Amino acid sequence: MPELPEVETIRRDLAEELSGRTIEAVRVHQPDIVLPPPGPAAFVDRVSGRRIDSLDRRAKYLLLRLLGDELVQVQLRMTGRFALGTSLPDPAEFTHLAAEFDLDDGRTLFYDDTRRLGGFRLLSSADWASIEAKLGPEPLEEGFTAAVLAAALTDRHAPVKNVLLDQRRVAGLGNIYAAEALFASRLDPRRAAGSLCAEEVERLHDAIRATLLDALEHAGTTFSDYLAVNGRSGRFQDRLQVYGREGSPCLRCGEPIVRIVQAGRSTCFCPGCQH
DNA sequence: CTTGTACCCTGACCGC
DNA sequence: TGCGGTCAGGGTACAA
Repeated sequence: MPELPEVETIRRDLAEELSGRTIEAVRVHQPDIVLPPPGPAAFVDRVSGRRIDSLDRRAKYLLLRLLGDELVQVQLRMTGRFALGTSLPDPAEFTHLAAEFDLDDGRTLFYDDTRRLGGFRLLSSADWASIEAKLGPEPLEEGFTAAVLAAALTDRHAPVKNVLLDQRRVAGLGNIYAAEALFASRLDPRRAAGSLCAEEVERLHDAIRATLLDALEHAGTTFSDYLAVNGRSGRFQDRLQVYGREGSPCLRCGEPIVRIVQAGRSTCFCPGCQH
């Protein structure tokens, strides 16, 4: 379940190792993880021999920028994982190998994806620009002010939790950190997004940033599937305040945490102190 | 335009 | 011990 902190952790793990390296060969074992266009065979053909200029992240996408006007967009979705080395470091953790990228330093970048919901896409800069333009602001960048968040929420009748998950409104939040940020700001996830007053938006803004920064410092959350590069676990799961705590007492007021379903996703919150 | 729902996929888990 | 049903959720497609 990689969200912004998990994808950013992976980007940091890989950036120094991959920048400047040439991809000498590509093997795709699970064709459905390559999203067309161009299709798996053409993907292999067009990525082989290319040099990686740099690694970026936008929302939950990892971007391998290639020399020449193209990039590989990676979506990990639920179970995508990377390993880097001359062989798989922990074969027990990589039992659904989906693709391999041989590098010019003798190492291979392994991609494993149990459920194959994730995948790769080769995009031109122009195609990426049109996708990128539809994404909301990056919550950890300077430009993400309380006013920017207010603009994303205003006039929305949908529950604030749903709006936080909408990547067109705010980029990078997923189910775990949306729930955590709402708990930290003491806001009921069922509230209509547009009903938040300025002070509440400010609280939510501060909570989103603080939660994501804290998670990033702890290399993300390993709840069930996520692992950073080479099987490294995150440590933020020990710091979760509400996510996955249904029935347990609220760490702030002692009321039992409840779980509801919003937009087909579970939301954990405390009815005692989130209003 | 907004909002809600189904779907993709596998493995873990639960009740019987 | 096995077996069917449910759930996990990111992103997208599509319907209302």
